[in-house]
Amino acid sequence: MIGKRLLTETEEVVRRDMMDAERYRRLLTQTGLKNTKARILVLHILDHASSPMAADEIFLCLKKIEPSANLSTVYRTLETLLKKEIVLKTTLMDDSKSRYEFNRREHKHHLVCICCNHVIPVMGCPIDEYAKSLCSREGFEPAGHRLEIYGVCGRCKKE
Amino acid sequence: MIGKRLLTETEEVVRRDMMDAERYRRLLTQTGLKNTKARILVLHILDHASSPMAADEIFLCLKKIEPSANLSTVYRTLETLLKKEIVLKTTLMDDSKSRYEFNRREHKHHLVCICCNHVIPVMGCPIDEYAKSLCSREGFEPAGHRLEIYGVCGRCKKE
DNA sequence: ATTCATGCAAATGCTTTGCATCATT
DNA sequence: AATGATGCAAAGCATTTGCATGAAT
Repeated sequence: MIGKRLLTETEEVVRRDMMDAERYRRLLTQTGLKNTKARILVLHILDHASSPMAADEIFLCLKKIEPSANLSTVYRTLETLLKKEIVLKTTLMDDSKSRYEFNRREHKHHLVCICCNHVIPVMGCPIDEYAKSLCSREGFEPAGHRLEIYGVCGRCKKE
Repeated sequence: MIGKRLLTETEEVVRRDMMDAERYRRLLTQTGLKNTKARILVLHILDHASSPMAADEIFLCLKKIEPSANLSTVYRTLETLLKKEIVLKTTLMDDSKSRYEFNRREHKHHLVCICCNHVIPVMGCPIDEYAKSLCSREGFEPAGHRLEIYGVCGRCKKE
């Protein structure tokens, strides 16, 4: 009986993926979006990515699971999820493509390696107060800000 | 005798433009670049712009003075000036085109209106220390940062 | 005279769109 | 059944490139 023994590693992964899929389904339904294979898989990919991904990277990843998938679907899916604020879109300096990440609804910034383009999300924010006071000084209604810090990562420094 | 009377406003503008042109010539020569009409005019346009300009905007502006001018020349000029750090390149959020500005060699950031896209350069920087300590914590060699603050400007608030 | 910049046209890369078909509600 | 999502192909926009010509050193 499965209930009586420990799960194998593979079974555990499958179980987690199924729970994830359930979460994405709920998320989509709650937002008033249809549950489609493409959307669930894109959400899964972004949710498990360690840094923001470009549309073509997401597409490549998606194609491994769903070979009939299409790049325009990826773009359309991302736009839909963006409008619902389920994902976030960023454009890094000197990068012609936009990158997307799962919106974990935490205020954060990015530390970007200018050599390998690896992105490390950074929690916490040193400038909320500053942004507010600057806006009021200039007669702006504050709406947000973007901070990216650029440098050379440890691995690239060695090379 | 011109030396004896005050200059008219038009004469004054012409005089200033000629002095500007001289400055741009020196700048180009000092950097080891050839002095061409296109470069001098692009520099003039950017130097007098109140906010960062997109390539096509620069081109439009240039075409009024030099109707034979070409968009690829604008792009090539901007790339050349960028490599010599005479101009700076920015990509604002939700904007598919890059924008260029004269490099006044002052560290600054941008306050951007999310309605009309107007950009106000802001002097001073609240995060230099933060960036350094973050980099050292993550094993990065700091190289710079980018801070943009978004809001709705006074004029757009009224509408 | 040499080196480099330009105009033009064509190509590229990322992203968007029209349309017929298919899946989800 | 109705609404909305997908695949495919084609178009769109910003940017880059090849090449012959022309201008700056």
